[in-house]
Amino acid sequence: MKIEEAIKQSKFENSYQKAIINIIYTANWLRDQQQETFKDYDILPQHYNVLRIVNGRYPNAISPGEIKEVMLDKGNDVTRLIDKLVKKGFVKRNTCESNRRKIDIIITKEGINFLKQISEPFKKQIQLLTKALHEKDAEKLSNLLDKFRT
Amino acid sequence: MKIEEAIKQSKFENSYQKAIINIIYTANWLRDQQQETFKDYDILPQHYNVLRIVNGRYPNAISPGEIKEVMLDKGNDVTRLIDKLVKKGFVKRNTCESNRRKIDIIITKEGINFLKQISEPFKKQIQLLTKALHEKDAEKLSNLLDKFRT
DNA sequence: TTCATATATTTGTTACAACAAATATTGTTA
DNA sequence: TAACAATATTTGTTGTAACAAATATATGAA
Repeated sequence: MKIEEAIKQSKFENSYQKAIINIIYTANWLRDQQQETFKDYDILPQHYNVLRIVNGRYPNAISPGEIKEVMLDKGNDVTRLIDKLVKKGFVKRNTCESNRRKIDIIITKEGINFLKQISEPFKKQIQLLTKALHEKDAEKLSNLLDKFRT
Repeated sequence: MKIEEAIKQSKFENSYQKAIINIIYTANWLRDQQQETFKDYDILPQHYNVLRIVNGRYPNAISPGEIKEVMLDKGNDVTRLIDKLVKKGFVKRNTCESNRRKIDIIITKEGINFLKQISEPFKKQIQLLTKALHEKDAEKLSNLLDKFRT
């Protein structure tokens, strides 16, 4: 559906404003879709994002500061996102020996298993996407977004 | 900056996953940029979005339900967004005569003036964009996002 | 050493988001 | 014309986001 239909606005000031609104709208649309999946598992997209980052380091540790650097959604609230993951037993928190200002976050076996479980629905979502969009178009989309953020 | 650099992840499973992550990342990036502007005015992007929708109806009224339909971020919390706009004197709330389940929301003169003030910084942001992206690319970006959401 | 400064994370507070349930009005139909 | 369902908005609750301030550690200079 064209963005004009989606938000029932037939005209935009210019193509740039239209693109801005379209990006915001599409990201919200994506989030709403993904939230359907996440709510079954009692976590939010941000928790999933953090868990994947921590998993990417396995079997090594990563600190909250490093996590923050590569997060999709830069927030200064990594602490409480990790709180929840600790509570659910998906990661462990240890003070880092070499630099005690840092904290070592390591994924647990439960966390790894959980990631395997939850990644299935996402693969299905991507399979749906392949029907709507050619791979080249997906590449082009990424390139335009990269340009956009300059 | 390429998304690979931005989140320090050199490989993605496929172009689709990369595009998904890029959309989310770009929308967050946009929000962070805009929040700079909004915080000076003590409102959030959602409030601005609602105010613009109400303004689009001026001098007629619009109901919360109609606002919700065309919002960029579908939330069922239009009530409290309007609460804030009422508190700031930007809109008025009256019960609709023809259907008393509905509520008439109308923008005030203060609201119209406020919109004029706040729209300046956004125009500047768009001017920056015109340097990074040709108008045709902006169009193409919108088209790909439209396709993406199917 | 001691002090100031920078770094890394946590904590406190306030406002907002998400979800469910409640309230009020209107339309329908037996 | 009750009774029931549908519609439109509000309210309550819980968790999270955003911002500022606090805590703790490390680093470098006098």
